[in-house]
Amino acid sequence: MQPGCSPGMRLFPRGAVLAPEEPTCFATAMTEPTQEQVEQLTRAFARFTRRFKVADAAAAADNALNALDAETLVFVGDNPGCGIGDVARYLKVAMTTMSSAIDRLVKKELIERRRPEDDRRSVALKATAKGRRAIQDHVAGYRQACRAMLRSLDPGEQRELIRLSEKIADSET
Amino acid sequence: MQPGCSPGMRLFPRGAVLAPEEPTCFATAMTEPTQEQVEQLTRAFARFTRRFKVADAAAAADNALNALDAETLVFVGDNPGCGIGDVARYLKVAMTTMSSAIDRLVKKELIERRRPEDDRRSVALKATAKGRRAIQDHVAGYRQACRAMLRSLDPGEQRELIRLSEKIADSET
DNA sequence: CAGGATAGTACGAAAATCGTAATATTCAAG
DNA sequence: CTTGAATATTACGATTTTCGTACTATCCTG
Repeated sequence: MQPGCSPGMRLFPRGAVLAPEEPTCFATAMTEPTQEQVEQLTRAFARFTRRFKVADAAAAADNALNALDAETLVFVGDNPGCGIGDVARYLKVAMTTMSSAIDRLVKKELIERRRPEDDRRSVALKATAKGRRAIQDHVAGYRQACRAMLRSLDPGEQRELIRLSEKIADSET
Repeated sequence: MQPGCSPGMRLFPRGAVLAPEEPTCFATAMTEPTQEQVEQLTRAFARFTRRFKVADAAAAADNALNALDAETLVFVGDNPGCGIGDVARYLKVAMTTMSSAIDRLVKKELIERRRPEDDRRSVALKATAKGRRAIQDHVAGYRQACRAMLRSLDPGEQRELIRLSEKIADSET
């Protein structure tokens, strides 16, 4: 996702929801994990998720942004020039809900609306300087959690965790 | 956290919030990760989190449980006999908010209240059979996401990811 | 230009969260 | 035993958030 997405080009087309498919048993090149392995990872990740939430709560206490507004702000920061529909589709909320969220963020001077000349139906969203600072604060919570994770590993394991995380994140499906 | 927590013993005492401490530079046995490593992991985990959210949304569409109610149900399922205050402290919401959430879940017959004889101020919560089924469905979404993660790795990497995840989850701090 | 599609907003209803106050119960002195 | 503080929860009302429907404005296509 490059910054400065051109308006008119849709970031998240309507049908692009990644549907979780059932574990059908067709043979692939990769080895299917065992049920026990899946359970182990599920349990471990539940604790990760909880730790992330703590970071979220701490960040929210600072600038009084609710979860949707914070996620919206981060998305707009990553995708300057995007429209309200783009954010709504990405975060899977109703268009009107996103419109309200944008209202709140504009009122707090964290993002700004602009009418592009080439398509005057849409609005182009952009984080303000104040908004970018707020994003930094918000992301800092996540970064803190990630740092804590890495701290409990020794150097070789740290590198390995990063490598595996990127491999998973970059994999299709 | 053992199942069947005895009432009167508090699961989450008031002061027990794990405060995220600043990255002060005191020397430890473990190697402090570099800023770049932290950033890499943060980026990768942002995508993990998003994938988990998709699973959440899919599960929510089925039985029409909002995020708080779902988390509440899972917690009660893991901690039968717990009280409303326990859940409220764990999920960091106001007592009255949790009371409302419990109301909704009781109305849907997913959990049940009971007045323990030894402390008749409190209520003991427990998931019903229907509730346990709903938990299974909810957890299945998470499991599905974990399975997808493991699928993009080869067998050795799968084992290593599980090992590292457990090491981090089991580490103090 | 007409008709339809697209992007967003206005408005009102429904739902959720939360703070304050009230109720019921337990506990600890005196 | 009684009084008063502490604890666990609920009742109630205010505020905020989400969302569906209807509406406006603009673009596109023939």
